[in-house]
Amino acid sequence: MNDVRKQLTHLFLETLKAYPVSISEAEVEASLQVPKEEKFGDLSTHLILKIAKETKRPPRALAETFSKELWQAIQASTLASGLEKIAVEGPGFINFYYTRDQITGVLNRIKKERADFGRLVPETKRNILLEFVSANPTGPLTVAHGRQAALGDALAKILQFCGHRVTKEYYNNDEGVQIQTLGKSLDFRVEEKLTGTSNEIPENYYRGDYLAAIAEKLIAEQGADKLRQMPTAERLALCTDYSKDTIFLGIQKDLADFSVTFDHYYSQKELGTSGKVEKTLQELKDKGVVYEGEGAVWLRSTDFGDDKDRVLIKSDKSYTYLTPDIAYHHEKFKRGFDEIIDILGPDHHGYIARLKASQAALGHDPNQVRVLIAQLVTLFEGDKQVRMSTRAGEFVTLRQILDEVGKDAGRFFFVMRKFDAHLDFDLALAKSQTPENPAFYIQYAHARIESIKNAFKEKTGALPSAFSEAVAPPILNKLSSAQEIRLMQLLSGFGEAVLGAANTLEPYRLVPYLMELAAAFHRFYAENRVVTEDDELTAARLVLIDCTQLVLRQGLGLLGVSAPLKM
RNA sequence: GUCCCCGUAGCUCAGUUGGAUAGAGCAACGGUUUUCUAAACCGUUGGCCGCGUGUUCGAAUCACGCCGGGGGCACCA
Repeated sequence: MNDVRKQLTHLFLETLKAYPVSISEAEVEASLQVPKEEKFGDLSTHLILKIAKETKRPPRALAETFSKELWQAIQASTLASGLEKIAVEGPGFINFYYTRDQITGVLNRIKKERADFGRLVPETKRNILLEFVSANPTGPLTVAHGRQAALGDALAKILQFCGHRVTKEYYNNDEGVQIQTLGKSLDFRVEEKLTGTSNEIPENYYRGDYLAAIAEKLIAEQGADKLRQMPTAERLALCTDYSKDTIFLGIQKDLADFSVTFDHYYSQKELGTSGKVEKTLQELKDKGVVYEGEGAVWLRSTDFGDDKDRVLIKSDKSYTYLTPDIAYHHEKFKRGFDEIIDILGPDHHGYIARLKASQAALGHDPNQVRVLIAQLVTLFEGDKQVRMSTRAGEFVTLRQILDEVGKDAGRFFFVMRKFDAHLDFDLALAKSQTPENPAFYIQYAHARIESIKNAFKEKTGALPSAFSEAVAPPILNKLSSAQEIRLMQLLSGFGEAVLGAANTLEPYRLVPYLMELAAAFHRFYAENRVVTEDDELTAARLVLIDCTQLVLRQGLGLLGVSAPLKM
């Protein structure tokens, strides 16, 4: 349908030449949209309303005249077979109605292109580094990380589908104050277990129960006596490495079970030892954007849009969190990426300006740095909010979500809302295998299609020959019910739905599309029997549902949700 | 105080580069199954699109000002 829009744009501009208006090709093309309501045709434009004023003519009358001229141009073009009619409706909208062949044409394209169907190649292919999760290895992943993981992985799939190159990266904060604290926290627990005492956990120590489990594991591996005799400093160092490594392995396991994979894990520690942090600092100094004051070293980030200058080196000579992160992002640019996307938690809101400013200070284009803030997740069990407090060391982990609601519903729920809006996650709903659960609703449509195909195979031994042809057969004109037409119209819109998600970096945009497609299928199913005595109609309908199944599977796949054959 | 996000049906939310009568799902009520999965479908009820002013032929959408909710504003990470 995309080329219909292109051709129509061309004819529109040609016809418009006789009018005293100037309007760009892009504007015309953008105005040609699939109307919200089916009754307004397959494609619609409100452009006449826009230009009516310029031509000093009443919009409706102008639209009438113009559409007649346009129709003549269409009749003389290759579009003639694709368009049934055009009509002026409302205050001056021009609506285009496709012919049956044009509408069923989508099935041909799906059969031909299969997994490539809907891939709209963008004007510029970007080389994108997508950093997400990047949780400190100081505790298990929480629901907040789960949302970021689901978002990041889905976004990567969507961008890749649209032809961009995406590298998924996890920045591991494997050194620094919080790692030191983690080591001390584990050492404290080990001490407790070795001596059998139970003391108040010091302020600022990590206090989650997972540390007690790690302490037990360490003691079991090393032996209690050996740990008792170990010099204090040595044992602390052991605890630090052990806790960090154990937790990080746990994080990777959680992610793997959530079907979230990374191309690279980037170690902050290695960044530090590589000398790149110092080199970046020197670059900043050379550019004259660094100064000393109050015993610290500052970045003049206010020159680059930040609302205050930022400390790079504290008065105790250690770096702030920002400093290695500047070097890290500098590296991303040097590695050749032309777009850098970070998905961060809501507590990093104030961080965006200084990160962008730092990259601008290094001479990079700050607009190439996109920071997406994934807002908070509030867990509900039905109406009841599930309370959590990180300070007390209690939080709901991603592992719990995986165990309770499973991967598919978990991933679907995490991405079903725009990332910058708060997410209410109803555990009871996600767990439920009922129609209220949108994930199941869509998956069910997919499974239902499979069972129809199986029913046919059982009855006749194999799918009809017309079905297995690469290009759908001419009998598609048998598809004429309102539900069938609607289904095909929606299938045509798949590419645009994905592109919309890619352009806005919002995976959730696929959700309403898939809901609508699933609903259209269920409606079709209720009104039209697929396997009938009419062999041609049966074959045509089998092609239709097979194409629907493929698009459902593709769409769910882009969200990281599986498409079961049986439910 | 300041910056960002949110405010649409009883609930959860779509719809926002301005367009046609503001849409779904859930909840409530009523109906549909001899036949491919009723985890489904159909129907009914339900709206000062937070409030106000402005811009416009046209505003849920844009601008400004309020009100309400959440979050960010470290020599923490």
